[in-house]
Amino acid sequence: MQGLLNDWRRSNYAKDTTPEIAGEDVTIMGWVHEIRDLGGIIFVIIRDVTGRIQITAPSKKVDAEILEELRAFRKESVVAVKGTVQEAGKAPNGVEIIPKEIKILNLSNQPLPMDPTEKVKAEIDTRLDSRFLDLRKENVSAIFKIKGQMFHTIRDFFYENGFYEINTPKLVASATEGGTELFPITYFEKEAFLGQSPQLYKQMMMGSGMDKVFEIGQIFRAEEHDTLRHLNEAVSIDAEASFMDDEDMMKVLNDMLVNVIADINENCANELEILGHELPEAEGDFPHVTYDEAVDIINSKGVEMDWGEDLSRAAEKALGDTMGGFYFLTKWPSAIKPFYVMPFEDDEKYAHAFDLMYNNLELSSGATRVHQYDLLVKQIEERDLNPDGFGSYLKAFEYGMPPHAGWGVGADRLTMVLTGSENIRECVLFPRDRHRLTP
RNA sequence: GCCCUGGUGGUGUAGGGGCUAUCAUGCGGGCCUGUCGAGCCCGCGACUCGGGUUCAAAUCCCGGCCAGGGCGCCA
Repeated sequence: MQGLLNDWRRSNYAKDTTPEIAGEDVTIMGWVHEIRDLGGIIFVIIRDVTGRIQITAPSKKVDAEILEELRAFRKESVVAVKGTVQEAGKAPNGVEIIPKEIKILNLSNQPLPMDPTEKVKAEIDTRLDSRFLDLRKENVSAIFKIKGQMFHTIRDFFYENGFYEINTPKLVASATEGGTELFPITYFEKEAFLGQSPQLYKQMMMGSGMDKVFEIGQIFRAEEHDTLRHLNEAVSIDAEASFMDDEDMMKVLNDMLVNVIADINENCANELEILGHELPEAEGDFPHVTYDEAVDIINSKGVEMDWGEDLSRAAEKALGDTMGGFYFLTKWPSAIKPFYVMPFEDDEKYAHAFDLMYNNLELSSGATRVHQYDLLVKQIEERDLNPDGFGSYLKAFEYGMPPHAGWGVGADRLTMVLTGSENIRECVLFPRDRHRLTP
């Protein structure tokens, strides 16, 4: 059978094959990026996860059999090459490999559905249809290497600060929370829905005594939105902590993002360079602006907005132009916030709620939560929801629920900021939007 | 869901009632010993779908589907 590894194993990645090891024999494995057959000499560029390396086969130095095998290569096939490293000033990273033995591990079909070398650009729709090929481009995989570092730092940060990682159900019974549309599914003989948020579950966890929890997981929203910053399946980074309020949790979020920015600068310099992206400044405390101040700013920019309204797209842009960078938008009107958000004690038309913005993009929403059963029921009723639909949630508030606060961050939107992407689809491997359900 | 724009080889495009439908890249074949956007020669490959107008539709009209941009929706 062709294409098996047998006793072949990769000895070096492309980036580890440097002039310092000239003279050594190595085994390279990867994809055929380019083939340049000049007749008497053949150049093949092999690409792996770390970069590219050149195979050089001069007809005077290598067997005719090797030349034949190289000519059988097709672009994007998976191959393994054993050969000797040779210093070569003219080659891509200062070295080339003179091949001694070759294996084709899997031949690629032709023509390719898109061009991974990007000589001819492809549209995002074409790219997503062949996402595995698209990801072979270093400026695409760089986004996901940065996103991975982001999750790594966030997990480290939570663990170091005493948060327990939890998993809550994504199959839920209730469609009574109001707000966003849910995806209905069939759950045996019952109707069920895909979870829009872990909100109610992480609050119930506050009644468990575990104090501080976080979850990184998928959320589903059945809205027919069609924008560069909405998807129907997204990843949410959710945190909830007992004996803390909105101010405390803004501090947690602020510190977390400072860590994320620092770690990506430190560990993803190469990816940032590939993307030509500079991370935003993030040190110390982000500015805070109240909702009342924001309304004034927005109106002063000539964008009409009444007190009590949510921000329109134009309002977000006007505010983003003035504020710039990361900033917290605080002290929202209670009426446009969900039932579980704590009103101010002295003026209940305001809520202990905040959004974290980056320019005109909303990254996070958070709040001090209502922990008193009676107030919670009252707020549910005020929003024309039925408390009966919240039975198992409300039960947790009857037997010792501590004061608590929390937030949720859109992980894919945060990735847009960290990678300089204009389209959220760029930041999700296999995005789910209004029209796309495959791959 | 609304508004605007568009849909032409595998990919990215030009054209815009009648000529063999343009170009690049790609793919196949040939030449070529230092390529690195290799070069040169030959060849292959396309008008989103349905209906209408017309002697004639890729082109004009209507509708569907899909895409791009903007907005709305998004506790």
